[in-house]
Amino acid sequence: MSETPNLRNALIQAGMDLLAEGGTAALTLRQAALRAGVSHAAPAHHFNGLPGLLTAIAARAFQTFADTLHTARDDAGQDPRARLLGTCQGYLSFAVRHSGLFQLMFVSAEVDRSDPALAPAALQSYQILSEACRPFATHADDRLEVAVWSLVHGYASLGFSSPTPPNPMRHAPQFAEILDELLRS
Amino acid sequence: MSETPNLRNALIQAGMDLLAEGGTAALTLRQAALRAGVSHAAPAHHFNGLPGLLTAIAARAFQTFADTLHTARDDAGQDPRARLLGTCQGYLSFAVRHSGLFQLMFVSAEVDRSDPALAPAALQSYQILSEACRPFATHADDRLEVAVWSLVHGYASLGFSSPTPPNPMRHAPQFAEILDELLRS
DNA sequence: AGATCAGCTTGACACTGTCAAGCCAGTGCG
DNA sequence: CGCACTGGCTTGACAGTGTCAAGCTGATCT
Repeated sequence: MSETPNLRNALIQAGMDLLAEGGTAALTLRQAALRAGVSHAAPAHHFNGLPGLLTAIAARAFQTFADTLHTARDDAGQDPRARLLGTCQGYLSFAVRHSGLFQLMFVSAEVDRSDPALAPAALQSYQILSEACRPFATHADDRLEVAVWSLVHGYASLGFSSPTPPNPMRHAPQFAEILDELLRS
Repeated sequence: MSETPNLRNALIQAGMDLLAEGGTAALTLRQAALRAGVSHAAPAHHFNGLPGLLTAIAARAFQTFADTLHTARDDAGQDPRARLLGTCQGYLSFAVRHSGLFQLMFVSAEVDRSDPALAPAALQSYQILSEACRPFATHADDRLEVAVWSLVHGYASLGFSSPTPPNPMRHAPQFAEILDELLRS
């Protein structure tokens, strides 16, 4: 939009802070504008309404998500199984530490999924996980990476929002054994 | 609250209709009251505000969810693997056909997870899935049922909200192969 | 120098959830 | 029988939200 969109970044940061502090309900256009020190209608000049701000925040969140996966994988060493497990634990760590962003990225209906800024970072995250799965693929199709992706995503989703008593996140290190259950092939 | 809480049921039904028609954003206390033919403040006498209505809807949704799993399992025949696959496909079917309820049940932060009406139906759903997993358990702990639960939940969640291009729901019957990948043990 | 225009402000509107007060029928008590 | 009472609902108000229209302002360009 402008050449030095300083306010745009400030609004995104304010929105992320609000989300981290008070959850989805606290993330509002007017509060973000207030934190950025501008009037309540200023965000309209940088985003397409509230969905636009949420989409921009989701896009940035996907970037830090990809970074989290990347470093978690590299910190796990060279063993393929350790790298895959490390990637998954980075996935889980992000979901726990940034649950508001996680929900925004994968669930919120107010995010414009067709925004062209969203796909690249999301695809990058997926590719990191996909590459970590490759050494274990036994079929030509991508069934294993979809399985791992579904497994870790479901485990993350149920971990901090499950209303049922047997919350898998209670005994968290169980995930390594669950992943083993899948990789035994 | 009252002896014949007719309005309470009417409000829950109106809320479910609104959710199915217009998504989470359309589910509002005033609209539900309007559909039920009462004034905008009437719901306050039957629910503890908007979170109360959402919680009541989630509780009812868990019941129909358990019914869906139950019939899907029984329709799948006697073979243990077919029964487990049938249960999972009931899980996926519910998530696709009632995505608004699915999100309310597992994600929404406005639902009061400590409500005593929520746990029974949720536990019932989990037990149906758990029993279908039992013939395949190879360890004393519950790692397999947590694995299956995470797998199907993640697959369902990513299937209709995934912003990444390789949407697993695009080639939907793949789930049977993914489940096989897990059960090979 | 004067016109242009992006970026922001101000003000208004409809809509939301929530609270306080009042109405009103049915119930139980004196 | 009469009367106070109470649960269920209405009415009205309030703060907060997103969004739009109009206007201001300062920098840039011709």
